[in-house]
Amino acid sequence: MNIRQLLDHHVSKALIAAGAPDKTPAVIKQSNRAEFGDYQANGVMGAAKKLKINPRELATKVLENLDLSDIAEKVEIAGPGFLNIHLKSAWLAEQLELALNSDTLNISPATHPQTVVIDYSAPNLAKEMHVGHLRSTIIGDALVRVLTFIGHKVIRQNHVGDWGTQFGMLLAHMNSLPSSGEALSMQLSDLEGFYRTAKKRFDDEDGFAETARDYVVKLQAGDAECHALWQQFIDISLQHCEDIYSRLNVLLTRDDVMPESAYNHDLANVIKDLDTAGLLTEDQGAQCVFLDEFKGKDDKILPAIVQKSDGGYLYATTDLAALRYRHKELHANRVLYFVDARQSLHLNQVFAIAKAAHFVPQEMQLEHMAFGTMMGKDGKPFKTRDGGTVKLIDLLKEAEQRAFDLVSEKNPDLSEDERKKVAHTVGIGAVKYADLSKNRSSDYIFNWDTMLSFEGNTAPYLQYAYARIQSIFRKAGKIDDTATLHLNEAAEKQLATKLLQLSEAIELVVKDGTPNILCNYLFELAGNFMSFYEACPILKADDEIKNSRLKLAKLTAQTLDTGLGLLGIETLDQM
RNA sequence: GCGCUGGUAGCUCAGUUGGAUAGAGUAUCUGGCUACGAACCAGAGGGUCGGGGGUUCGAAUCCUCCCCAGCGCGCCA
Repeated sequence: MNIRQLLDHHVSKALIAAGAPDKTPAVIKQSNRAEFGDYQANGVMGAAKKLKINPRELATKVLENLDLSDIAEKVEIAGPGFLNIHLKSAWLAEQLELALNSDTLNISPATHPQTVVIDYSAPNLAKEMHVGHLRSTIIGDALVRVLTFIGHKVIRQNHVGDWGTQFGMLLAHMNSLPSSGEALSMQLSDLEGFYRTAKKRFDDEDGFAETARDYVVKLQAGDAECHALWQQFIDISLQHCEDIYSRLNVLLTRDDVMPESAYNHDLANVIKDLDTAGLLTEDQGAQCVFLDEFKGKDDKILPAIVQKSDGGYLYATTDLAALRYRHKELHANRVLYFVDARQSLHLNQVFAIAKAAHFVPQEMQLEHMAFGTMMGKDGKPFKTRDGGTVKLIDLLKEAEQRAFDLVSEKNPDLSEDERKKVAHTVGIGAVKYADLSKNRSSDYIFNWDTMLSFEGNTAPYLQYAYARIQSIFRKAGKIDDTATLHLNEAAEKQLATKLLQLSEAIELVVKDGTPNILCNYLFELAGNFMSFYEACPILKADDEIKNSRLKLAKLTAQTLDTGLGLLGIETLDQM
């Protein structure tokens, strides 16, 4: 059940019955002030303008054709032609009962289930994951959960970077070390340091660069020994990623890994097929695709290079092969790319080429869910003091440590094991929420303290609301599920209405790939609960009211747990 | 030069096909724990929505010009 959609349906029908043309939008919104009701319909004014009639007269006609008597206690015309809809408490209570008795909180599944491929995380295996990988990993994972929840078939794709010239350097360094097996594994436990050392040798050491290039050639030629070395490196590096995913409570596993190298065999075909489609142009020795839509104002067309003059392929080629695979093998209707905004031109070129070459059908939805670059406090691209990046693992450890210190202070009675568990859940939740709650497609500023804050609009605030409810239940004993819901107090009605709006938040997240909408919803829900908690005593109320309020609390807990779950954030009974 | 993204309170950010008095968090100030958990609640102050012009009953939102910032624009990914 989705209140906005329900009202939209009724008001649209009434608009048409009142003389508005077909498909006139009702423009239903949640009212931002209590005096304007719970919802408002703003479509009358737009329709009146088109019909060139007085909006208030049209509003009157719409009201004559609008029967919301089951849902609303009153519908008023206000201002230049707003329709203010005040929902009926009894109807809200009925809907709450339906949600309480449903495994999915009575949220309607998608009317047209799709197969959706989600391309996210995609670290470069040559190095360790750093804080810049957080957005793609966390936001992509939230979309996986939300789309799955409403009934889409979701296929995760971790397009990791496991190929390219830098691996020659790493393998050359790796093979020159005396150790192997477990000892080597130890060396690679600091992948970042390993990379830096190899890079330094590549830059400084005589002959090393040549050795590195030899390794690239051998690797690409399929040399068995070299391939085994490479495989060993990749396995260790992937294990690093999996440790992070597990700690972050991210769904990605090794089964979701579809590395760049998996498309190697198809790259020559991509070029051949582009040629057959008549899209290939040789320019300065390189194979390019020129599409009119990527023309600058000076009429110079921007090329997309798909094969270098030396015959080598580029990431555009790989992305085209991947896109074709996602259509032919995975049968995707929609593909979401959670990728840095800097790759916007590149991805749009790839999408356009794939469609022009008929690698994928025209109606396939290809969407770049872009996000900005991480900046330091000075507004410049983020770097540590020594010019490196902050390792993701270090951020997570710091988050858990700070959470541990806090829980030890707030709740010293918990055992150390319990405090560690709480610290993990709260610390990771805070980090994830800090990133999920921002919609910015622009750059964002990395800040330890805001990232690790436990107050205000943060995951711990939501987890705290949940833990408070669990505490009430521990004291309340058994709940009478047959009790009637009463929504007498303003705080009760406000909480009730908010509880029924999760579906509207999900609707927007699914459409735009913006989990911050869900964060915002959950923050408002928790806030409404906190106000209700202060204004309406639960355990001290008379039985009838007590049971009613316990049911409200129960549904709040379920909604918080479900909503946070969709963000990949866990709840706790105590914290 | 061209293009993409952004500019909203001291700071970090919301703002749903244009709607009513632009909202949160944080910081500052005031009040609230012998209380169902104070990681909280109630309240106060804080705004030329980068600037000009335009479209209309109505613009942070749409159009246009300008300023500022980040990024991208042929053989890295």
